[in-house]
Amino acid sequence: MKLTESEWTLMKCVWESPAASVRDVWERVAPTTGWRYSTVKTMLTRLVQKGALSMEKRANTSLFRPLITSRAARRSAVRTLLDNAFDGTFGSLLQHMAHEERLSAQDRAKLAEMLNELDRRKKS
Amino acid sequence: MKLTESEWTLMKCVWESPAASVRDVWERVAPTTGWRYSTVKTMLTRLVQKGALSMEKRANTSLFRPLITSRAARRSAVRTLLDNAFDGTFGSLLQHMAHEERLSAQDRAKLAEMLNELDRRKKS
DNA sequence: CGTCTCCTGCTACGTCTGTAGCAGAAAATA
DNA sequence: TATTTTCTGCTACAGACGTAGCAGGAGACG
Repeated sequence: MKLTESEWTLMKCVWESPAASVRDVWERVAPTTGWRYSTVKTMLTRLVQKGALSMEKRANTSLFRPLITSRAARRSAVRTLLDNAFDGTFGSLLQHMAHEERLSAQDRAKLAEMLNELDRRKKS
Repeated sequence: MKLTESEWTLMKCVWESPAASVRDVWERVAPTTGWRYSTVKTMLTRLVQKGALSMEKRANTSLFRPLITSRAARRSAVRTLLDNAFDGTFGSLLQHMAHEERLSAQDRAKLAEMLNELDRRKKS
């Protein structure tokens, strides 16, 4: 299940409060996104079509519930990143992170250690 | 600089052999993607418009060169993943990886150690 | 019961992406 | 030089995505 940036925003809401109405979600995302009610509505509907959410009518209001877990979605996102931007392996992502300046020297050392271990295992 | 899946495929080619012609790239990606020559051409042109590649005419043939490094592109991709699927921090990505079944027990232990360290630093 | 709200279903439309074809210029080749 | 090959520039078009409006039905409230 691949999600777009906007879809992640909505899914996060629904994961936090399962059985959310359009209004629930809208009230939470509008302040930061500026999206209109109908925009949120459309996107939620598309997420239903996509199989990421279920929609159930309660009286005249639809309630949305997640059909996929955030873990599964995350796993898929990491997988995609690995395939697109790296060589498909965790190792190369770790490699990259080890070179990120944003990490402290200690973090880098830890990552380097992990990488060595992966290397050893791969070679044997 | 955000790249789509197809764009990553092409960029990888150009990074490996800077100053590539459409044909060079096409010959390398066609076997796995099945894309036509003109498809590759169009996408390379779009990457130029996007600022990811430069295009220089040599005789009647255009040569493409990367304007962004693969490291920068990767950094950006990781950043995007972090922002979309996690809470924007490396820590939560590491957290996720620590729970991935695909990692060995040793890997998990290492990651857990890293996470503890990050926690400690954050709290102090 | 009439009116005001709110919700849904449907429609719209510009942009980006994937995927490509075609015509004409330039180069290679016979 | 005549012909074949190869490039480029331009155009196309369907599907996904971002963003939203509108009309009409269902509840809420006076």
